[in-house]
Order: sequence, then C-alpha cells, then structure tokens
Amino acid sequence: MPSGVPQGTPQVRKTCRPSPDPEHPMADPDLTDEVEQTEEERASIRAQRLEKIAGLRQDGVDPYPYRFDRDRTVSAVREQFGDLAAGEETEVVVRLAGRLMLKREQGRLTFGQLRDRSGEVQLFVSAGVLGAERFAEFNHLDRGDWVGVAGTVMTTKKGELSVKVAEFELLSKALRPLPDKWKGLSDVDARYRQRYVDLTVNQDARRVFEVRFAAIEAIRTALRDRDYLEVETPILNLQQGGATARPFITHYNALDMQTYLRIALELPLKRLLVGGLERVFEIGRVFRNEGIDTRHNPEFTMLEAYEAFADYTDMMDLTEQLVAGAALAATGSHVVSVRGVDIDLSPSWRRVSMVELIEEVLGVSIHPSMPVEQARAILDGLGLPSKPSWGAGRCTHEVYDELVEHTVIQPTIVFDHPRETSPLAKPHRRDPSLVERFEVIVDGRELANAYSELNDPVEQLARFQQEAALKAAGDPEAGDVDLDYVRALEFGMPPAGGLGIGIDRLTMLLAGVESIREVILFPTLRPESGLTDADFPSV
RNA sequence: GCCUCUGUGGCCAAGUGGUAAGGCAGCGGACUUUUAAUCCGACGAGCGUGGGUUCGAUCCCCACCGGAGGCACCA
Repeated sequence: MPSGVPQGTPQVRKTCRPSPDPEHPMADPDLTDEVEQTEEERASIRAQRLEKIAGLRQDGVDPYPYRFDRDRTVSAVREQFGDLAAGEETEVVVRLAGRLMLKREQGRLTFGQLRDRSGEVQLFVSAGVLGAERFAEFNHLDRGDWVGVAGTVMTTKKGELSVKVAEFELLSKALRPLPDKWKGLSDVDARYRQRYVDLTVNQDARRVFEVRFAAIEAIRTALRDRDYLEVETPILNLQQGGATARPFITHYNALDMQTYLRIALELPLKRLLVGGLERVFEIGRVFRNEGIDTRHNPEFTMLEAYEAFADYTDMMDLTEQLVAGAALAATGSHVVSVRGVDIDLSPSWRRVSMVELIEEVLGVSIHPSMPVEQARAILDGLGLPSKPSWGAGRCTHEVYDELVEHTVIQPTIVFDHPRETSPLAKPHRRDPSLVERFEVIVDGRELANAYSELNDPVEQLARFQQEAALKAAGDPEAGDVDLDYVRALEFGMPPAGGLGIGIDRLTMLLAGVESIREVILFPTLRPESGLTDADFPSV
C-alpha cells in the first residue's frame, strides 16, 4: 500500500442504532437510511482525510507540526525575481510557507499554487528532483493543506515564476475541502458564518479588510501626529448616555446591578477634557440594540475625537483631512467610485448650512426660528406628515432628512442644525434656534457628525433631566441623568470641538461595498441551526 | 416587527406532480512545463425542518428555522 492508509473501514454507527421492528423486518425505513448514511460517510472527503492522517501518523509524520522556518514571503520573491525571463533557473533557495490552493498533477511533474498572506506563487514539483517516494508524498497532499517548501527560484517556459521544490513539509492537514476552485464560495450565509473560508478563497473579501485596516491606521496616525492621545474608556456602563439609542442591557453579578453596553464614546472622553488631556480620541466598538440591515450592525466601530480650544469649524478641517488621508492610504486615491459615480474626497469639501441647502434643493424657505404653524404648513405643502409635538426645528430637520440628504453625492459639510434635534451640541453663537453642529454627507449618507461641545453644566443638567423624563415616560432610547458628568463640567471643561466618524461606513465607502456586513469580519447573525456533534464523526 | 425573494451532495448549479442533470473537488488510472491543465473510469445527495394535500411531492399548501433585499428605526 503506497500511502499506508489503513484498511478495514469501521462500520459506522451500525451497532448503536435501535433494532429494527421485529414485526416488519423488511420494511424498516431506518435500516435503509442507515446503510445509505454509512456509505455516504465512508465516501466523505472528511472521512478520507481522517484516514489519511492516521496513515501519516503510522508513517511517523506529524500532520500538525509545531513550526517552520520561512525566510521570506511570496511577495518578497516576486519583488526580487519578478523580471526573471521565461525559462530561467536560479540557484537561489527560498523557504516559503502557506496554503496549497491548487494542485495540477501531470505524471512525473506536479504544479501547485502556494499562497501566503502576501500573494501566490507556483510550485514546480518534479519527481526527478524529489525522488519517486517524496514525489508521491507531495501528490498525497490535498488542496487546502498548509505546507512549507524549500527550493530554487525559476520560471517555466511560459514565464510563470515558480519555486522548484527540493523539500517540503506538511504544516497542517485540512480535513474539509476548500470550495470550488473556480466558482469559489458565493453563498452569503456561508461567507459570513465561515469567514475563514471566505477569506481563504475570495480575494475581494481580503481586499475589503485591507482597506478597513489601512483606513483605521491612517486615521490613528494622523491624530497622533496632531498630538492626540489615544485612550480606552469603559464598554460596560452603569448608565445610559452619549447618544439617543436603545442599549443592550446585561447584568453584573458582583455588584448585582443592571449594566449597559456603551452606545457612544462621548461622555467619558469629554471627562478627559475636563482632566486636561486636551486632545483625545478613541476608536472603539459601540453597541445599539436595534435592527440589522445593510447599513446597521448591532455592534459597530466609532471614532470619536475631542479637541480643547477648538470649535466645530476646526473639526470640519480635521474631518476633511482624516477622511481624505484614509482614502489615500486605503485606496491610493482621493477619488472613490460608487455605483459608477466618481466621488472626490480631497479637501476642501463644499460647506453649506442646512437651511440654505434645503432652499437650494427644494426652493423652500424653512427655518427653526419661524413660527411652528408656518413650518408645519411647509411640511404639509411638501406632503410630509408631522406630529403635534414637533417645533419648527424638528420640522426643518425632517424636511432635510426626508427630501434633501439623499440628493447630496459629493462630500458636503452640512452645518448649523436645529437646536431642537441636537441635544448634545453647543448653542449657536449667533442664532439661539440653532446649534453649532455639522454632518458630512457623502453618497447621500451621513459619514460624520460633529459639534462645538456643550460645556455649560447647568444647561447640561437641564438636558439630562429632559431625557430622563422621556425615559421615565417609556422612551427606551432616552438616557439617564449622569450626575457625575455634570459634576465634571462644573469643574470646568474647556471649549472643545468633537467629532464622530462611523468606521464601518467609511470603509464601505472606500471599499465600494453596499452592505455593512462586508466590512465586519464577523457580522451579527442568528445562530446557525443544525450544526451538532454528529457533524464531526471521528470515523 | 412587516413585505418580497430564497435554502438541491464539501462547493457551484439544472430540474419536473411520477420518483434528482451537469461542473468543480474527492477516489482509481494515463501524462515531466501546466495555469479553472487534459483524457479515461468508478462513486457520492432524495432536494432546510416538521406537518398537510395527492395513488404519488424536491416541485402544491401550512408552520417553523436560516439567508438576501425592501419598509420602519437608527450611525
């Protein structure tokens, strides 16, 4: 037996099934099922691989060894030898490790594709080089196995850069086969649940996360270059606040207290401004107990940055620089293409006030300072429903949200929001019906949100109390009165600008994908049904 | 939460009210420059789960489970 595969396949499960009904021995459906099940199991790739592993162990080969001395990556080989002419052979020995993605056996010659995180290179495996026995052992490797190789760099007749394998070692045996080598894995459910497979076979999946990590790194570096301090604040909170959203509620046994997962980073970061840290940011996960769709995942990543002595105009400049820098780092360009439209993220972006933009797009004059009846009449005229509780500010925001925002494609800073709909921002220095706030709109969607930060403790307490009243009245999105935060403000918080950017949505924009799940490695899914111990028979 | 669509062997994918194409992978064989290698051969699923209708269902109906898109809500 050349491969040393043990003979005598066990009779799977046969003995542990209930006996057939003695009354109807020939008609027992269970028995039929069982025979077929057994045959399927015996024929399964997984069962064959388990036997292969047993055979390797019998031959003294560890299918899961401990380490391998790689001396370079595939991309390093490509950089060094990329211009080698067709048919060249070098004396340079390289040691590479990666996953065997493809194998083409051809008699006494086998071609493989080895992939590491940097790229793929062909393996040229010759019986003449390895000897018949080692050559046969190479051919017993399976697509999907991790292998280490040593060999010389060469090119084939057709110019394909290859490593002529002189030695190889199995580094980890794959029990399950990779998806179709050409069609890949396209079932979205499987792609998200088994992201490890998705990342293995779908180059585009890997690309999206390279974009994501490059964007985050660029933002982090840019903020540190501006003397920002990166901090970490609690995820587990005893109070709900910092945004209007429904939280996840959990329980902390040691204190026997209800706790919340954070819905924003804002309040602890601004405490740090009180403490004199002056420039702080956090890139962190926040959690909102809301639905899932193409733009929402219950846990997502926010950047929040706060800068003392700055106001929202400074944050406008900062936002432009951060986003443009992230785009350049992640894609090599300031221009991204979204559904065939080029979007230019290079500074400076258009800046327009909310009321001016409404006027421009709809030809309608509405302002938070106008009488409520007048504002409501405008909504009626536009066919928008309104609620009796809304003031003119809420009406203005509604018009903007429903009819204006989605028309803005190129990056635009929309500033001066109604005070009524912005409870956390500082009142506008010239117009009490407004606050100093802006949002960045790109491709019809909000990408960033920023304020001149409210630092008046008396005003802040009043707003908290309003929220708490709403919460008491049953609004699950309303927050608590954070008295410690008010106390902090009473010690004095310097004037400051604050900025929030949704990292997931930024990544979607830069990577050109339409679903937030594409930019989250393990998006929230319902539990997988039907996966049990029985799916992992030991044969 | 609601609406629409969807779920076929490890992966991709046809299909019909009459008892499951094909491809890839895997298995056996041939082949020392292939690139989704090629060629030959043998094998593998009763069609998400549970009911119902029917002489008979993968295909029709109901419920449930998973997924996608849309709506509502929000970043």
